Amino acid sequence: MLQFGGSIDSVTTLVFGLDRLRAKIHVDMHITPTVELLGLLAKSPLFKGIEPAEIEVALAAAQPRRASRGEFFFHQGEAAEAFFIIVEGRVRLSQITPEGHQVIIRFMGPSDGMGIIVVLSNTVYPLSAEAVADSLALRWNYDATMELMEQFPPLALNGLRLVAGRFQELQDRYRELSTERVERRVARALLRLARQTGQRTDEGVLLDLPLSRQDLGEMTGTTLYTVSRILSNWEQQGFVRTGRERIVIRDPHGLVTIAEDLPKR
Amino acid sequence: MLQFGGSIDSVTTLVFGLDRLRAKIHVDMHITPTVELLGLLAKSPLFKGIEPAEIEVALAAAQPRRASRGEFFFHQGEAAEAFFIIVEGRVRLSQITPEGHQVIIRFMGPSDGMGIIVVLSNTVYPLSAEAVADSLALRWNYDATMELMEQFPPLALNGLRLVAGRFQELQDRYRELSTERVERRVARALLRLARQTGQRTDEGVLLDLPLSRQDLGEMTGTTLYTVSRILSNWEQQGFVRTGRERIVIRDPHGLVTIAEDLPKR
DNA sequence: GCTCAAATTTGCTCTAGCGCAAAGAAGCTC
DNA sequence: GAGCTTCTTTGCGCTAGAGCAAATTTGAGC
Repeated sequence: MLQFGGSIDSVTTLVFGLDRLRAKIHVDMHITPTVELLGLLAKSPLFKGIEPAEIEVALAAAQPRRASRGEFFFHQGEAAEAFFIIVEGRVRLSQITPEGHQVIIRFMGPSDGMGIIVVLSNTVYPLSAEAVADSLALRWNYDATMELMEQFPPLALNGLRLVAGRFQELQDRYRELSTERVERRVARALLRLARQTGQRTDEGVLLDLPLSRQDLGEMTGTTLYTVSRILSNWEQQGFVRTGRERIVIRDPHGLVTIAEDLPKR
Repeated sequence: MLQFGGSIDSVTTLVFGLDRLRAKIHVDMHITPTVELLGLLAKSPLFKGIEPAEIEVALAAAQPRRASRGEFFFHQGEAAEAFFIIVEGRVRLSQITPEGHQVIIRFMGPSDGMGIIVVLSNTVYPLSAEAVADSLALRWNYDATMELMEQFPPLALNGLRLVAGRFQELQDRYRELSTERVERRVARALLRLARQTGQRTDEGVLLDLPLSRQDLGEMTGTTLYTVSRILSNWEQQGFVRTGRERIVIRDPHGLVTIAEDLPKR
C-alpha cells in the first residue's frame, strides 16, 4: 500500500505516524475517518496529481487541530509556524487595522489551505483565521512542510498555482473596490460565496455559513447600514430571502444582473 | 570561472550563450555591460544567496528585451510565456476593467521581477506592464525558468518569499482602500513611491518617474480632480512641490503626519 | 518664439453612502 | 417565557468626493 521508495525505518515511522493520527482523530475528535481525510486531501488542489499512497505519507506528518466557533487557528502578527488544510467547518480570514477596523479577506471551507505561502517564507501571518463554525484542520509545521515539498515536487508547483490564483483574485477584488460602487460589490460577494459554500435548497441557494450584515460590510468595504438597505431592497425585488446571519439567494440571475451592471430586463 | 558541475557540452553552450548575450547587449543595446548586469541580478532579492558564477549561468539563459516609453512588455490576458527582471527604466503594472477603468497595481524599477508566479503556473498575465520610461529587461521563458528553478533550488524559495511580500503588500493596500479616506491613501502612495524611486535633491525627495494626477488617482482609487485638489493643498502647506508629471516631497514628515493620521503639530 | 496637445487647476453641483439614533426582531440562558 | 444580548432595520442629516465644464499652464516640436 505504501508504495514509495525509502528505508524501512522511515516507512515504519510513517506508518506509526499515520496510526497515531488515526487514533487522535478517532479518540480526541470523534470525526472523519482516515479514508475520508484521504479523499479530502486528494480533492484539495494542493495535492492534485499526487498518488493516494503518497498523500498518506503527507497525512502522517500532519497534526489535527480543532477550533470551535469564535476560536482562532492563528492571529495576525504571530510567527507563521504552520500551514493548515481545513477538513471541516468554515474559517474567516481577516485583517485588522491599527485603528480597529476589520477587513474580511475571504472565507474558507473544507479542502482549502491557509498559510501555505507564509510558512515557507518564514514570516508572520498577515491576517487572522477565525472559525465561524466548529472546525477541524490538519496542520503541518515548517519542517514537515519543507520535507513534503522536497519529497513531492508537484506540491511546490501546485502551491504556486494556488497562490497565483489567490493573488489574481485579490487583485480583482482590489480593482472592484476601487472602481465599482457598493451595490455591485455586494452582489459579487454574494455570488462568490454562493459558489464557495452554496447549498441548493427548495428556497434557493443557501449560503452555508453565519453571515451578518457587518461581515458583508467588511467584505465589501462598506458599512452594515448600507448592506442592510441593499438587502432589504433586494428582498423586495425577490432576489434574496434573508434572516439573522442567514441569506438565501432565490434568483441568482437577478444578482448577476446587478453584478455585471446589465440593463434590468 | 564557471565552477558548477555539468557536461562539457553544456558548459560550452552556456559560455556561448553568455557571449551571445554580451554581444547583443553591447551591439544592439549600447547599454550596461555584463559585469553590471551581474551586480544587478546579485542585488535582486530573487538571486539572493546565489553565487555570482551561478548567476552567470542564469544570465546566459536570458534574452534582453527593450521597451521605449509607452511600449508594453506584456498585456493583460496574454499567455504568460516569460518572466522579466528589469535592468533599467520604470514599468507600470496596471489592470483594466471591462468598462475601461484603469487601476495601477504598482510601479517597478531596476532589479524588480515581473511575472514570476504566473509564468510558472501556466496561466495568463493578470495585468499589463508598460514602460513609463525607456526600459530594458531580461527575459526568461517558461523552459528557461523551469530549468533555473531546478538547477538552483534557492531560487524557488526566494521567489516564494518575494511573492509572499507582494501578496502582503496588496492585502495592505486592499485594507487601506476599504477603510481609509482619500487624502491618507494619496499620502501613503507618495511615501511608498519615495521609498521605491526617491532621488534626494536640494529641493527635497524627487519622485523619479513621470507621474500624472491621473496616475496617482488610479493608484489610490480616486479621480484626477481630487488628487489635484489634495496636491494643491499640500503645496500651500509646503509639504510638496509639484509640476507637470513631477512631484518633489519637501517635507516627508508632513506627509507621514497625514498618512498616519497624527495630530497636526 | 509659435503652436498644439496634453496635463492641471478650480468653481460648481450633486449624490452615494456614511453614521448616529432609536426602535424592532431573533435567539440564547436560566 | 422573562430577560438579555446581539442583529437588523429605517429615518434623518450630512459630507466626502465624484464629475462636468471651462479656464490656465506646461512642455515638446518646429
